[in-house]
Amino acid sequence: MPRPIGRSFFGRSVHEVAPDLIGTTLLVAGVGGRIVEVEAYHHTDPAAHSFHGQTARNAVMFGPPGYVYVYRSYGIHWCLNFVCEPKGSAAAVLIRALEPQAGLATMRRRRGMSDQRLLCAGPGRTCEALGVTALHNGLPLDKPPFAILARAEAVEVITGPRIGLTKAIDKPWRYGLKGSRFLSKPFPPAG
DNA sequence: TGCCCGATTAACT
DNA sequence: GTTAATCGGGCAA
Repeated sequence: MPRPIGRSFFGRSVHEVAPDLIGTTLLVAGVGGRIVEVEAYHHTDPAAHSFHGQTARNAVMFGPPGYVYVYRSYGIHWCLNFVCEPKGSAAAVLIRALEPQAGLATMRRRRGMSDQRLLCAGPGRTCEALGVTALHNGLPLDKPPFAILARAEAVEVITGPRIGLTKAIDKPWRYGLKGSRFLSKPFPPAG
């Protein structure tokens, strides 16, 4: 059986945690799957919510690592982040896509569609499939309803530019599972 | 106080 | 390729 990941896993550089999360399994109340795509954000990064300082919305990002930061995107969707680095770094990893594995029927019902490839192919889609909302903001990752299980085998991680940004678009801080068909978008060819 | 814009998605043309 | 849906933060006035 895979080993549960503890909160201490997240108390490192966000650029170490992000690739290490690829291939781990994320469950919310038993529903979820293998993480295949994430992005890294840090308070020194102009594209990060924490760049302009602490507010009521992003307060969790300024707290200790290993907690969940949920925010509303474009006034419609929810996006799920894991807080990383020692308290005060205001760094986080955005969960962008999963390979659905557990609770498929529940995810299909929540998403209102059946195509397994599209159930969790994007940050908003992942939150809808897992039932993540603002109610989960600030919860610890190592206690129910959340659970993260270590990889069962080695994976090959690829990097590329982040999606949907207008600032710091040159930073290759998007991480993905090589060859996965569950990515929100393909990674650009190397080179 | 008001205006602009965004770590998105789905349904158009 | 384009656009609507729709909310909170940053910034100007």
